[in-house]
Amino acid sequence: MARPRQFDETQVIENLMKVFWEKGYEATSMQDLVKASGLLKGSLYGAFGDKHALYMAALKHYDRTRIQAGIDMLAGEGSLRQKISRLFDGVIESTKKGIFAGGCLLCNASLEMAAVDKQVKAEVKTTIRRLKAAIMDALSEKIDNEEKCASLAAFIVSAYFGARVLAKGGAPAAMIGDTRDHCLQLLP
Amino acid sequence: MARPRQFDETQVIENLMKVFWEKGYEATSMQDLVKASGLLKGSLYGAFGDKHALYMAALKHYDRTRIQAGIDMLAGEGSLRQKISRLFDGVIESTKKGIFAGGCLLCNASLEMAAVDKQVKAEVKTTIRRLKAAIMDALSEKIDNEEKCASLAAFIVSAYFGARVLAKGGAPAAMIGDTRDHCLQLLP
DNA sequence: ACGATTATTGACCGAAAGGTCAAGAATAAC
DNA sequence: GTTATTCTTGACCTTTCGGTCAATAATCGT
Repeated sequence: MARPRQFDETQVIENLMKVFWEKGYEATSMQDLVKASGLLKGSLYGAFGDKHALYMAALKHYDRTRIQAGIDMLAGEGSLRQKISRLFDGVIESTKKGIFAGGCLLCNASLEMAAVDKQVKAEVKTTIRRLKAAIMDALSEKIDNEEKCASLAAFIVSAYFGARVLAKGGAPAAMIGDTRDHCLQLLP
Repeated sequence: MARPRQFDETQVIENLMKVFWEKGYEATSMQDLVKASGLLKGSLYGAFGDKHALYMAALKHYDRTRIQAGIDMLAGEGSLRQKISRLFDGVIESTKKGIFAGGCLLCNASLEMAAVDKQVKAEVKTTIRRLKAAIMDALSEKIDNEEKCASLAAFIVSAYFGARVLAKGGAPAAMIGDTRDHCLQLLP
């Protein structure tokens, strides 16, 4: 064929994603992405496309890694309460560390981009659906009625996203703990 | 003294706010603000300061108007359930209209700016506190224990913010209805 | 009416934005 | 080794960004 890529695509996307995650789409410049990737502009464009395409790739990578990790956790070991609790404990921990300021890329994308960008909106929608479905699966262990599963799962996603907003807004960790505890109250 | 302003400051801020509300901070250009205000750049800078100062003014205006309207509603007529329900119904309606795509400026600011901008973070924090306090007041009608009031209010704020994220992410209105219904379940 | 003060105006600025491209470098197939 | 193909490189492009400023206009106190 021809000259092969001199970089690991997945690793580059991982690095790019972190920039978008921390700064958002608009606040991220191509310079930031060049720096984070270690590549030059031409290579980035050649390999992935323009800034928007990079963002979409980052969103998809987030789904495949971070969201998937949550889904795996929900399908893994532990009681239902433990699983839901872990969801929120992750938020609390991330605020206490205070180092990485990204929050949740899915929430960020939803608020910054979904309303004005159909592609982002579609991606966000499917990821939310995936997350909700995973919560439903976990709930179905204790709830027979499928409708009840669905509505409770919707509620938990909502409370979880709200916790991410609160966390980034500087609310005290106790507020997120309160949110978690009231969610747990609604579990069977 | 000297030449008076030829515009209504409050009206101008209201118009500026709507732009930030819909597009976010970074995606809004000074040109957008010039157009929305009807003023010229020099006048904007002279009257309010730079772009960041305009954003802060917009956030404060949002607090004084939209958030205050919510607080007034919570302190007004109706049962506790009705009040909390109205909070979410507002979100559902705004998604159904589908015209104004701003969502909630407070949430937007929290996710886009609070993590990287101390002034925004401080403003967001106090507004969240105000909203939470108003919910606590409404709850205190039915709950004696102050701690329980506080933690339940924190939870409701969280679920409410989550609903705003879902709404902007294109989730079906039913998911927000589900969120509301489960919140109401936790009311005494 | 006049001066002091402030508001408005629009041209202007350097920097940075996103994006392109021609030339050179590296590889696989033959 | 040659060639066809692809990747890399960095200079370069236009446009737009946030912001400034000197000149002009309008008002108030006296």
